[in-house]
Amino acid sequence: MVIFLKQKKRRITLQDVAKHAGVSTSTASLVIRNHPRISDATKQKVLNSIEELGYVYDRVAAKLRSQSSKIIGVIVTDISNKFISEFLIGVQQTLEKMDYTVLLGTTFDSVSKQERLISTMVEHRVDGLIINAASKTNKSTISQLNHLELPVVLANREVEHVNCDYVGIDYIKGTYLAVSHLLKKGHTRIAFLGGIKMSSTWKDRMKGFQKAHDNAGVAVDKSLIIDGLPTSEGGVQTVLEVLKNPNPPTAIFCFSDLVAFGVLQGLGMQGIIPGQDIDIVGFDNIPEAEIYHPPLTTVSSFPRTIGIKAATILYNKLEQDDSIQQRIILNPELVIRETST
Amino acid sequence: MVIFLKQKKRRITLQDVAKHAGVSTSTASLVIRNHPRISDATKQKVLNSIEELGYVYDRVAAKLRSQSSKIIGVIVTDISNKFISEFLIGVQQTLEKMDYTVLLGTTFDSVSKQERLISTMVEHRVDGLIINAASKTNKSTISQLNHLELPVVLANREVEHVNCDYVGIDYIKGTYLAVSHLLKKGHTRIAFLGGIKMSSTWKDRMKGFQKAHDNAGVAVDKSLIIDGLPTSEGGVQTVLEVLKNPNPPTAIFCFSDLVAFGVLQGLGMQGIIPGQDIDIVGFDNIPEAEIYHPPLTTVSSFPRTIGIKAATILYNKLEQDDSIQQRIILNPELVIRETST
DNA sequence: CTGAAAGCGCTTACAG
DNA sequence: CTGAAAGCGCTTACAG
Repeated sequence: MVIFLKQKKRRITLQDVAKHAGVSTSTASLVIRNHPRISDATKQKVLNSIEELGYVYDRVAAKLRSQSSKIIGVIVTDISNKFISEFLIGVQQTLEKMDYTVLLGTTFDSVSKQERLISTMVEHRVDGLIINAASKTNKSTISQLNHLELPVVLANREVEHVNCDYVGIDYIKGTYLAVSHLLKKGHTRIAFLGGIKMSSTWKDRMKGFQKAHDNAGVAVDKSLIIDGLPTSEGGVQTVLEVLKNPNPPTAIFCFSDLVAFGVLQGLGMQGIIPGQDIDIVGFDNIPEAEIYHPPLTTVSSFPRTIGIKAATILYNKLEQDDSIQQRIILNPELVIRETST
Repeated sequence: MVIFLKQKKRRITLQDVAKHAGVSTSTASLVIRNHPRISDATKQKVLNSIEELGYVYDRVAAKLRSQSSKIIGVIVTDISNKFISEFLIGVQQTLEKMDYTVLLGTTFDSVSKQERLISTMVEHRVDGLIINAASKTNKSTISQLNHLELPVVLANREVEHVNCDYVGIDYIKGTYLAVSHLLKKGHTRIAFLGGIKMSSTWKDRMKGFQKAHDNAGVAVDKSLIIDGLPTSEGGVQTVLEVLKNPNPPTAIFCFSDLVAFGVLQGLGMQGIIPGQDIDIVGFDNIPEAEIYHPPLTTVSSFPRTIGIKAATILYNKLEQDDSIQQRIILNPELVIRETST
C-alpha cells in the first residue's frame, strides 16, 4: 500500500510536466515562455500536460535563475491622496500590460520609511523602481540605487542634484497660469497657502507665483505665504492664520485641491463666500474639484498620464536598454470654475 | 593586469560574507535571520563583513528554498475610491510591521482581470491573499485558492456560498440606521440610488432598506430604487432618472458617499436644495463628506479598521496556524450632518 | 555553537 | 528542433 496520508503534497514541477509530455525540461520551459522555436505539435503536448497535472508556473525559481523578477517596486507618499491614486492607476495599467506586477510601498512622506521600503524592495529583487519621493529625500538615496544599477524613475517630485529619469508636470508654469489669472482679475493681494517648503513641488510653485507677480508688476507680500500640510487640514489651518492678517488677501492660490477644500471650509466657518468675497484657485483638478460646491477653479495636472509615462520610461529602460536619460514635463492647463469667475 | 573592464559585477553572496568573516555559510545565514543560537561575537563578525562587502540579502533565493515569500497579494476593485485607499492603508501598515510587503492588483470590478491577477500572484508565490472581490466574483475563484491551500481573507464584499475568512461592516445595520433616521423625520418616499444589484454590498443594503421600512410600517416603492455605477457619475445619472418619477422621493439613501456627491450635483443642476427641499444620506463617511458643502449625513464604515483586521487575520493564519475561520463584522455608525437635519 | 552538502524549480548555454 | 547538466543564492537537516 502506498502511503499518501499526511504526506505533504509535492509541488508539480516543470520536470513532471516534461516527463508527462515525453519531452525534455528545456523544451517544456521554452513552451511556457512561448518561444517561437518550438513546433506546434510539441507545444500542444506540453500544454495538455500542464492542464492535466494542474501545473503552476513558479516565478520565484524563474527569477532566481534568470535574474529578472517581473516585479516593479512603486513607492508613493500617500495612496489616499487622489492625485497619487490616479497616478498609481496609470502606472499599474501600463505595467500590467507588459506582464509586470507592482510591489507597493507607502511612505507617508517619511524619509526613514522610504529608506526601509527601498531596501526591502531591492532584497525582493525588483526589476526597477518608480518613486514618488518623500519631500525631504536625500540625494544619496537615489545615487545608491544608481550604484546598484537598478533602473529608477522619479515621478511628481524631483530630487535635487540627482542623476535620474523624471516625469512630472511643469509646476512653475501651472502656478504661473493660475496666479496670472487672479492678477488679471485685478487682485494684488494673493495668498499662497499649504504645501511643504522643503519640497521641489512647493519651490516650483513659488517660482511660478513670483514670476506671475513680476510679470504683472505686482509685489509679493511674504506675509501672505504660509506653508503647511498638503491636506485639507493644512488648508483650514493656513487660511485661518492668513485671515488674521491686518491686511488680508483678496484671492488665494492653494498648493493643491485638497488644500483648497480645507481653505473653502475655513472660509465657510468665517462666513466668507468664495467666488464672491474672495477668489480661490486650487491645483491638480482631482475629480472632486468639479463636483464640489462651489466648483473649484484649478490647474489640471494629469496624474494618470504621469503614471503611464513613468511606467513606459521604466519599461523601455528594462526591455530596450534605452539608457538615454529622460525628463518629461507635462503641460498643465487652467480650468476656470465658480470659485474665481 | 587583472581585467575588470566590462566584466559584469558578480553579486556578493552569503558565501562571500561567510568566507570574509571566517565562518560557515549556515552560520552567516542564521545571523542574517537573527537566530538566537549565535554568539554575539560571531554575529558581530558577520555583520561587519556584510557592511564591508555591501552585501544585499536575496529574498528570491531565500523564498525558493524556504517556500515563504514574505509577500502578500492584495487585490482591490479601485484604488482611486477613497474607501478602498483607506482600506489599503490599513492593510499595508499592518503587514509592514510584520515584515510583509504588498503586491498590489486592481481589477476595476472586472472578473476576468481578477482571475488573471490572482494567477499571477500565485505564480509569484505570495504567502497569502487579501481580496476585495469584484461584484460578480464566481465562488470557484475562491475555492480554487482554498484548493491550493493558500490563505485568503475576503474584505468589504462577501462572496456567496464560499468557505473563507471575511472582514467587513454590517451593511444591513448601517442602511437600517440611515433609512430609519429618514423615516423618523417623517419621510415616506425614500429613494435608494446607485450600486450594482449583483454585489453582496448592494443586496445587504437592500435588506436594511426593507427592514427599516417594515419596522416603520411604510411600504417600499420599487420605482424609487435605481441601481447604477458606485461612482459620482452613477449618482448624477440615477438622481436625474428618479426625479422624472411622477411622484418623486422626498429623501434619498445613496449607496455610497461618492454616489451621494453625484446626487448632490444632479440636484444642484435642477435647482433643488439638499437638506431643505430633500434629505440626503450617504454611506462610508469618507473625509470629503465632512468638508463637502453642504456637509453630508452618512454612515461611518471604518475602512482603515477593516484593512487592519483583514491583515491581522491573515497574519495569524500564516504565522500561528490559526485555522479557525473568522467572520468579523464591524458596527457602523450614523453621522448626521446638514443634508438631513 | 558550527560545517559540509543537498536541494528549492527554474533557465541557460552547449552539444547534438 | 531537442536533451543532459550546471547553476542562480539561499536554507535546511544532519553530523559533529
